[in-house]
Amino acid sequence: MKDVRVRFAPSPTGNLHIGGARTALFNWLFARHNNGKLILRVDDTDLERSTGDSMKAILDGLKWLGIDWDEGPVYQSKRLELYKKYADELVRQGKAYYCFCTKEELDIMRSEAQKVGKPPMYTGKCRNLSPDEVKKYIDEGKKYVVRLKVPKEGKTVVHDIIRGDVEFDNSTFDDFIIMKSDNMPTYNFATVIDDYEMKISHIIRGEEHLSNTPKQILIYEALGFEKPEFAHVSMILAPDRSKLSKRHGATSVQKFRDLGYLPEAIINYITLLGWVPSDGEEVFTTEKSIREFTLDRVSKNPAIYDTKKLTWLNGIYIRDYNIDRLTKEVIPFLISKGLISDDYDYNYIRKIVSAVREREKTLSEIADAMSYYFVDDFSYDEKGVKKYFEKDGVENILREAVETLKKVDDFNLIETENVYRDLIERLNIKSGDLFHPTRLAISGRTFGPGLFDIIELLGKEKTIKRIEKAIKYIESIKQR
RNA sequence: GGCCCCGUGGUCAAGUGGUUAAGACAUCGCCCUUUCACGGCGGUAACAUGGGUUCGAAUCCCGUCGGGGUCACCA
Repeated sequence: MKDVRVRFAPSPTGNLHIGGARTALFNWLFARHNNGKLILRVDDTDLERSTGDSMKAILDGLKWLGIDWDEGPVYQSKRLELYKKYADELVRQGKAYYCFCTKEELDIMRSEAQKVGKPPMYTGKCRNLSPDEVKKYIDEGKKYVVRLKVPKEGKTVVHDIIRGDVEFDNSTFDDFIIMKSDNMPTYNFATVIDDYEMKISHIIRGEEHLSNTPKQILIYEALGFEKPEFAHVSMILAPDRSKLSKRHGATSVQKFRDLGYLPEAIINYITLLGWVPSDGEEVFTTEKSIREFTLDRVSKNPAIYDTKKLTWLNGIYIRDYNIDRLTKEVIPFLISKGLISDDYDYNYIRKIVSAVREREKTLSEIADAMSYYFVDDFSYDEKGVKKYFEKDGVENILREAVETLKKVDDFNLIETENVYRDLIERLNIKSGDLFHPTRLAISGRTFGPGLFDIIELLGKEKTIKRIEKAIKYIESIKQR
């Protein structure tokens, strides 16, 4: 294979959604697998909709995911002379022509075509304008676009690595525009010029471009350029099978980041949407996917993304993550939830993260699960109250517990558990009769880390205070 | 509507003419356990449909249906 050069070419008109991210990812995996290069190109020929903010969001998203590129970003808006040069050349060779039709005229043509039940195609009105007429119109200052002369007959076939050969009848295309009246190239034209100039070997992009591809091939042929390989990756659909959009909740990479997902988990998950390693293992590193990634293994079906599976994967990564890295990721969530301020005790937080992470699936959930370590004033879980606090004699058991704990000097996991076990034996009760109410008293919850982990983390003073507070609470509800 | 792509459980997805049609998530049950998770075990659940071809079809062909894309001076 010749030198592999692929590109990711977003148009900066929104944020990086998971479909775009996966396209970028597949390009990246393909480049890395083949020791090739990934070029980042910015398709910003739509002046109206392109924004710098969007560009920044996309770049940030890629970086955060760990998708790096070897060249670029190259901005199409800075290469306008190039497109003009090629367009002029096509006109000179008679393969393209100026069209002076206005938008209004075109609208009329379209609606008339539809009236008689024909596809709304350009009629080719300006295709055979004489040089004199062209000159006259230009001198009059008439605006014009450049259209490609599309052959009326024959077929154009797209050789697609994922889909095989796809044939299109040339008669279904009209003389489409390659240069707009504001001197900007259209997408199809600029794409071909740039992919050629940048020596792109494989064009890997979303399936929504498949119908564009024959048009681009027509341009390649008019220009006499050698064609690259094509691979159209199926789209990622929203849960209702429609195209991804804002109304579907979390669809952008940024949004998942804010929700507390880890980049590794997202990468793993979106890789899985259309590709699996040969051994079928679904949890894998990027090293492995780079090693094994080939386009012919990419699935043809569109995929509906499933947040539940992403969340499950995220949980796996959270459990595996280096504890310091995880702690650093959790801290911003703790701050934004108002649980800690800037002068936090890192080591203490790390211990708590370590204790709670086992049972949480997102960074945000970890932060929520840590709340009672920082807040004394929490309410008790309602069901827990019914089940444990309203039971006869709990307050007495807890009183005994307080007395026992007070005597512990070395207030650690092992010592506290020992005295608790002794107490259970002495009182002749079941361990649950003591453990459950204690947990509820000191955390407000019925679930969480091991009871003695919590006790040790909380420390003697807080543990005892909270149990005493719970005793008062129990007395108050029993009086009623 | 024309053209194009796609169609295996709720979701992702193995499968390339002969399989008891994998696996994962989700879901349900059981086990583990001081709780919740994790983990383990087990269950429910699929080849859109109708015709061919073939000894034999999820796999090949055609029609139908369904979903999606595209037909812009958007990309």
